[in-house]
Amino acid sequence: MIEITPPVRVRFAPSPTGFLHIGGVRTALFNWLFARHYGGQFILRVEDTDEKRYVPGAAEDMMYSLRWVGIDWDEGPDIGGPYGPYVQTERHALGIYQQYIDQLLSSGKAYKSFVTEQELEQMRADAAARGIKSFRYRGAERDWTPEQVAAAEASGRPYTVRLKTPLEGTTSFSDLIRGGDKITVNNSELQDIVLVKSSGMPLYHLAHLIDDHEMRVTHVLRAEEWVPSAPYHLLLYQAFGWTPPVFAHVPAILRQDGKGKLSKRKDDVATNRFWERGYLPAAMFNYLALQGWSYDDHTEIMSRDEVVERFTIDRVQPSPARWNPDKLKDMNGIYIRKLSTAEVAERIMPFLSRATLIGDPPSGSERAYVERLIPLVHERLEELGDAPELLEFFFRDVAPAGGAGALEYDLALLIPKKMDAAGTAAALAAAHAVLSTLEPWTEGQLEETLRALAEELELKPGQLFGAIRVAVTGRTIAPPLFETLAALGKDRSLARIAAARDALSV
RNA sequence: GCCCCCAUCGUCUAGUGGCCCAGGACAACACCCUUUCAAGGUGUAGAUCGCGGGUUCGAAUCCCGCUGGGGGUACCA
Repeated sequence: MIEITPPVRVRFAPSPTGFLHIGGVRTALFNWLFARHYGGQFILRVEDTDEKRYVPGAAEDMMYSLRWVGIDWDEGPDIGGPYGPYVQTERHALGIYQQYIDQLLSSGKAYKSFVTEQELEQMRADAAARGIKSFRYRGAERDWTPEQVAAAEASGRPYTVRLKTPLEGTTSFSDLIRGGDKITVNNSELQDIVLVKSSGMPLYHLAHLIDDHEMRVTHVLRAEEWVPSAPYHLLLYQAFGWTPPVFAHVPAILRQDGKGKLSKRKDDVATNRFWERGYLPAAMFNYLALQGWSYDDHTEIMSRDEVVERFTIDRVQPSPARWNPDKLKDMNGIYIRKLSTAEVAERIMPFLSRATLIGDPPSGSERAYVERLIPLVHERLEELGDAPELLEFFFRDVAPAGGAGALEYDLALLIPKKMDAAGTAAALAAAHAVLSTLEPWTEGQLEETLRALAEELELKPGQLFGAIRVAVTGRTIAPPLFETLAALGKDRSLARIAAARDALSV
């Protein structure tokens, strides 16, 4: 059992380079869960030190995604907090990082490096040409005298600030998730990483660490791809004389085919794609919580509060999970089925509006009609976005191919197994006749009448009902027939049956 | 190449030395229910716990090696 001692302050610090994919949401979620379970604070910070990859609006988009799954923050760019600002470029503009850079430089823990990117590139190429396996840059400037540095600076040459990493010895750190032994690397494997670009902008390694320190972050839960750079961070904490936070590297979420981690380009995993398709936040929350964490050997469906109560870091496992959209979809279906009719109607309306099946906003009668239709499709929905397709025939005309309907269907679909066109036409004619005098037009009456008719015609119920289903919906797979007829109304039902009968009779 | 991390059914996982010839869920398949499709119910199949060595009376569980997968190796994060 891992003891977590308060205070607990964690953060999620995305880089605004595009949309947030579900892997990022999962990392954020574990941080949030950790903070909520152990009674700490969850901080959101924007790490936008990479000017080249910066995408305007991405930070806002990410915040929207986070809130959508139900992750809120105690301190952040939009709400502020005691250690703001929470955007790195703003902090840089305020000069927050400079004093720390000076401190590193004057204590000899870092040095100014005057090699250019081009020179570096050349050195790498040369090294590769000579068959050198790994190129680790440690500049000659690390041993320069103050005079040499001053001279280079006086000539106006741009420089970066690099960490002066030890040549010998080892650096190690422990990890809450990768328990057991510490992770240790030989310092000889390290290189003098760049801390500050020639533009004066600090890089992630430096900026995040200063921010974490100033923001009193106690536990760093981040994706496992950061494990290799953790030694640099340890060295930096040592250089500053600060106590490092506790680390916990959460497992990655791999692509569905297992070939590599999720990629924004290759995989359809942008968080917004999920609300666009009609996923419920609760389902996404529940699914993501189970990617790398579990409660026991059988509990899967859990509310937000239950997960918060049960989430402990020792049940987070170190091995990577694989993106499994089928499982998410199944869970989404479970959560949709838990919703009331009114709730489903409310959530489905925007999809129907977008498909121009109803107005935007819907009229009062449209709203009422949609609510009337929900029970027919409620348990058949796995994605709310499927609703327009499932309900389309209630809003558009349906007719056999060649007819006048907006939704046309193949005549052959009309003919049930072991029947022919003439027989089907006769059955539909009989159905039309008996239904045209039916009062009241209710589900119960419809069922009673049509069952009696099937018996009278010596047809199996499925044969008769199948033909009527296609006539009325234009498809073989549809909601239950009697409910459909009742919801569609007498006039429209009869007109469609007549059209089918006539088409088959020609 | 080098460094680091990881390793239980196709997938997500339970399992921390005997309760496991390995449990649950998704997916698959079959049957039941049934007017189609779902939902629901029942069941089947699917993992010699990656491989090989140890330690132990006893190992999926501990140790070592190998293999495989992933990640890192930027003036990206």
